[in-house]
Amino acid sequence: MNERKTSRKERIVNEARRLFAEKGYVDTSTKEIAVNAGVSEALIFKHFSNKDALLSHIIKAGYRKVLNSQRGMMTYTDARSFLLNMILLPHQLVSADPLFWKLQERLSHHQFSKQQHELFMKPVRQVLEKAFAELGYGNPPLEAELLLQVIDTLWKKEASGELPQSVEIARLLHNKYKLIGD
Amino acid sequence: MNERKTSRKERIVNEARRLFAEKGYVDTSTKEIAVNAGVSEALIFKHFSNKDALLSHIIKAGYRKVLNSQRGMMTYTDARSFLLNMILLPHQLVSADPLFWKLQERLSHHQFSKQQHELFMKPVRQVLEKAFAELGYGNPPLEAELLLQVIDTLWKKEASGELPQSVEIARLLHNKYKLIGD
Amino acid sequence: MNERKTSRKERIVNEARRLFAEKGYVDTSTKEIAVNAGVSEALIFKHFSNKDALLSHIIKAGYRKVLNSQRGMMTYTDARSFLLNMILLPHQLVSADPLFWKLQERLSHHQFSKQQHELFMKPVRQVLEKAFAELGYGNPPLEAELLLQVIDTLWKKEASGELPQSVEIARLLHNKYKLIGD
Amino acid sequence: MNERKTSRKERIVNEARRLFAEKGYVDTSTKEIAVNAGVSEALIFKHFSNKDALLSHIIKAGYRKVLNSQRGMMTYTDARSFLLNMILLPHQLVSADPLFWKLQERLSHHQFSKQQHELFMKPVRQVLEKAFAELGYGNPPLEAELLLQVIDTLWKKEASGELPQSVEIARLLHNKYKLIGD
DNA sequence: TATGAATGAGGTTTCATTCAT
DNA sequence: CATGAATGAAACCTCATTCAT
Repeated sequence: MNERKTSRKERIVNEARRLFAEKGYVDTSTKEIAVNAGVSEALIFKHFSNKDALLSHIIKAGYRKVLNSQRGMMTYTDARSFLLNMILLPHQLVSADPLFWKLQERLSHHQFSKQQHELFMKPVRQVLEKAFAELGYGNPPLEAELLLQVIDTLWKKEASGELPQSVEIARLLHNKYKLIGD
Repeated sequence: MNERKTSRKERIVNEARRLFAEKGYVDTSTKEIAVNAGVSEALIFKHFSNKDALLSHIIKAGYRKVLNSQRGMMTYTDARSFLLNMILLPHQLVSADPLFWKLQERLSHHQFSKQQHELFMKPVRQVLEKAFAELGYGNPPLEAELLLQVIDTLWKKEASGELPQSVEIARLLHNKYKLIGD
Repeated sequence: MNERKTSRKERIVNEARRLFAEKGYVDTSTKEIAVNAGVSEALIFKHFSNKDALLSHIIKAGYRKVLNSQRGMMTYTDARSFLLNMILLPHQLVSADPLFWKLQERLSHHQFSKQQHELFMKPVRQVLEKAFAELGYGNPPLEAELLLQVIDTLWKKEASGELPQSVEIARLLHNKYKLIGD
Repeated sequence: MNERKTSRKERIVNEARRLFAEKGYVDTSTKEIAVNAGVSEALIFKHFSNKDALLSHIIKAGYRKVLNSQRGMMTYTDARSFLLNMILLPHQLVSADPLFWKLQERLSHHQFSKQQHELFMKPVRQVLEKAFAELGYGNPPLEAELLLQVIDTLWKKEASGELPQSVEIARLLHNKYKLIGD
């Protein structure tokens, strides 16, 4: 069984992920990744044609994993519970893979990262609008936009460790949206 | 009168501001700044000991200007109008100096920038808590935190040009906080 | 019968020949050869100790083939017909194996290539001198040298595709040497 | 008087010229040039945007110098003396700047080098054709082509030091073309 | 025979910064 | 105040070659 051994490629990816997340993409040299992964610098370029390709791989892999694990959350059963899910989403995501979301937060200006995130988020907006409409809100698109902004802030702050009260905030939010009997 | 002539130092600062904001700090070389400012690269280092010192100067100057122009907004008259002011703050700030806030948005991981921003924002949190308390909200600190997060998102998105509906969002927000009509 | 199947080694040699000829030795990487030959890069080094050894093999094989097929041309019957043969030689050679001579042309500074070519050409010079002597030319060694230079140019230019008039040139040459009609 | 001091830029160019000519462009590293010129590697890139730009500069400068010094030779007075001049040209050129022509000889596959050489040689062909026509040769264009080939060989061989008899060859040639009373 | 995984050495280029003038 | 000339350090990347399987 080769379960225990992390392949060199995996080690490269893991260290790159960590370093990119902690120090940023530009401030992490390929040399540094290599040393931390305990491999030669050249090996990085055998596995990934570019430093950029390595980053892209990490991003893609991250969203793939997220999509697999979040299928339940993203499905619509009824308006209230969908809103609730969306409010809980940031905490869920970041808990499941803190490093990845820390990385995402740092990549706010990276073309490919933004694009992948939008792809991931696009379906949410539409369903949010529908949910707000069903619940009789006056301006569903604008309500959706606002909530999306809030969600966006929440995962970013939580990922960067600057929001310890994230759970309380979520509770406050679903009070505001009257998502529970109260 | 030296009103007409921008000094070389000013030109350096202006171009650096612009380039840092548009392409990012690391992706802007001192050479590039010099060329755009029409001065020699060496002159940058006569005026600022470091590339980093140049950035710090820009940040400091930016907040100094902001503080001067926003004194009115930040003062507390009554709870409702303070909340209103805070909701309008992002749009106000970004309108007054779009480039600076775009720069700030890019610098979310720069030590000094964060620190200056916190300094600028610290008083707001306290007054917000007081306001929410006066208005009888259940958990004033948490309400303050949430609103601060929203404000934070708003100026960032607006500064990066990704939130055309900022005014509508603000209106929606002050409806939610019943700042009008009630 | 193993006629139909080109062995992996042959494929390596063939692709190397082609690539070296078309892009030059230094500008062709072993990786490139391997990919084009559809084999692993490592296999190249199982068959040839060096990239340089691979080149040497190609050169040696090339001259071996040339020697076999040109035996007729190089034999001396009489002075006139030998001169004629030499004048026709460049076109003959290049027609028989264009790629190889293109490669040779590119290798004008490669030690081993030069040496092999000289080995191949050395006998010619002596016979040429003899022929010019027989024909009563004033300075046979110099005449031989001049004709060798011309021959050298002709195959190089023809191999690199820069001399479409090669046949006419040959005709002109044997007129000059009065190899016909006179 | 700053006549005695070769500027660092000149030293870079000179060493590059020498090394490119002696070992070839690809086989000369910028580090090597820097060390030989006694400057930092970075300085090369302050003066020339590329390694390739450095080469181009050398080529351009070389032809500029050649053109200036060869104006006399290239002018047409009468057919015979023009032919004579052309036959002497290789020796003339190489004597005046051996290193440059050695370099040119090595660059036979370099795009820009070839182009510059063609530019330099283009006028010659036309005049050669005219000269051969005047002298009553049967096929002037072909005669011109042949002589150009010979000229091409001569400077290449002479530049690479492989043709000690160049002067004798030239004499032989102008006998053949009956450029002298005999 | 054949390969995938791995690497050391080296290549070109960029950058912030210094210094003599 | 202002610059042109210069550099050390480091960045990303390529290449021929080795080795265990």
